Amino acid sequence: MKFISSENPSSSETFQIIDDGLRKKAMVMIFACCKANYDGRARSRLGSGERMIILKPDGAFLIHQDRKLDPVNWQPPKSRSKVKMKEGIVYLESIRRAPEERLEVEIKKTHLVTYYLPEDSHDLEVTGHEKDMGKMIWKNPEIIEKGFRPTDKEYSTSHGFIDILGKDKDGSLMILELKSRKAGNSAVKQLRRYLKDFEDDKKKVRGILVAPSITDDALELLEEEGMEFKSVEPPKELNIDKKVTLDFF
Amino acid sequence: MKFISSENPSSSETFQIIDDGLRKKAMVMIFACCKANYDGRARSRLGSGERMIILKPDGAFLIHQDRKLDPVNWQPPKSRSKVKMKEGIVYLESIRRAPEERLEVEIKKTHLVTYYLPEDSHDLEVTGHEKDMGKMIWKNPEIIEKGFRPTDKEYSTSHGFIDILGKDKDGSLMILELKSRKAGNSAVKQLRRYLKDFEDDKKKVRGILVAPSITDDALELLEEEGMEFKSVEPPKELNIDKKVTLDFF
DNA sequence: GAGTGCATCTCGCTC
DNA sequence: GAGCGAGGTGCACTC
Repeated sequence: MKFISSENPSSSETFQIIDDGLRKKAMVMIFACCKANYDGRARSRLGSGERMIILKPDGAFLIHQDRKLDPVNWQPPKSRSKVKMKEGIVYLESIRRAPEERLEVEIKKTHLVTYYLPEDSHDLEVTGHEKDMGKMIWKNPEIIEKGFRPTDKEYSTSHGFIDILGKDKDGSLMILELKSRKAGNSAVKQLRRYLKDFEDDKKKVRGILVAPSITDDALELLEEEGMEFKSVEPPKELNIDKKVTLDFF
Repeated sequence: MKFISSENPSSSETFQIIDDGLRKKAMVMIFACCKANYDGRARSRLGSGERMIILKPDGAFLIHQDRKLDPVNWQPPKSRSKVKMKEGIVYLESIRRAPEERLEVEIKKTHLVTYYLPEDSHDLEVTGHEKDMGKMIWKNPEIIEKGFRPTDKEYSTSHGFIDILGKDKDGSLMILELKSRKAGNSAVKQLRRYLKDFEDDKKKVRGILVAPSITDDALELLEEEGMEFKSVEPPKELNIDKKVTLDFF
């Protein structure tokens, strides 16, 4: 059987099904009225209310309210989930080591409890982040400007890693800072810090912020500092070949 | 009726229940074998597999695999969710404006579909952040050292906001940078930047990094630069009074 | 295991 | 609505 589910179960039924699900390393989902306490990196208290609780086979633990994208309380993968029953009340407990964190949930009333053994081998393929931009520019440097020749990726300086380092047609050093989304003041400051490491150079050093767009404030600051902005959209090509290959295996 | 649920529903049943749930602004949950495409700030493709899909009344949309804390695909609150049926296949679609983003899910087989109208008025109370530290230090400056007198919070400089500004017993200016968790190199550099804004001062200016702990690298850099580290745990006092007050209303 | 930096970050706050 | 910074950020990657 692929899954078990029970509507309006008693406490002991709730306990049984959750316990069973945890043992079988299933996805467990509970609609219930509950309270939650968390203590670890921070501390939190959540009063009574109806929520969705999810326990994943990898140890992840999520409590979702009816709003927001993020869970209201959670534990990361590799946490240890347990279900307990004390005096007729079901408790969930999740403990993490390093850092020591503890989440405890008191279930006051279960509306629906279910578990399910999913088969899911596919991972997500994404594109459109900074790394894709870097690869694209490395392969087609003229995207930045004619004559641009990149020389280094992830070039290490005392202020951090420069995304792409290279030279323009006149041989001037170019420092590229890439952002996959609208760049703000912080990106300009970051670029400015990299430039500091080269301010002793006799030759002109150009700082170029590469992003799909830039805030007005940031553009102003950038130009004040004599740096440049180049608008580049991050590439969004999903690797079809890889997909096909994966599908074959 | 508080909730509806159906095991191994047909396509049309699946459609009906989801449609009903969306109309009633319920929490909808589906265990199903599905594929997903996302296009917006980035682009992604997710091949077939069994997942948990959640649609919240505020427009949030989540697809959870059996691993990780984060959803594999999602849409934020205020997105518009729709369910469609084309040639016997159920599709979910979520569209967001500004930025334009679109998530489409093809449901190949539904194992369990359910919706539920939750009552949940309680918000989470958390403590242990930077802000709590700031308040604590403002009230008890001697936590930092005897004779410390804070003068400004969120003091604006050209490099950003200084968490706390004050003077020590000798009248020297003190710049405090707070971190609620282990401080790294970036925190030290941040503090160093603030100090730059005061380097013209005739009097000595002290930079103090306040955090529960600090990385070895960061401590070394900090001391090289003549700055100081003060170990302070963020306070974790939940406001009981507030809780009681809330419970009364 | 710790440290660093990106993210479809999300979320709350300020302007 | 845009911009900015914190977060129990998570997560992958490097060392």
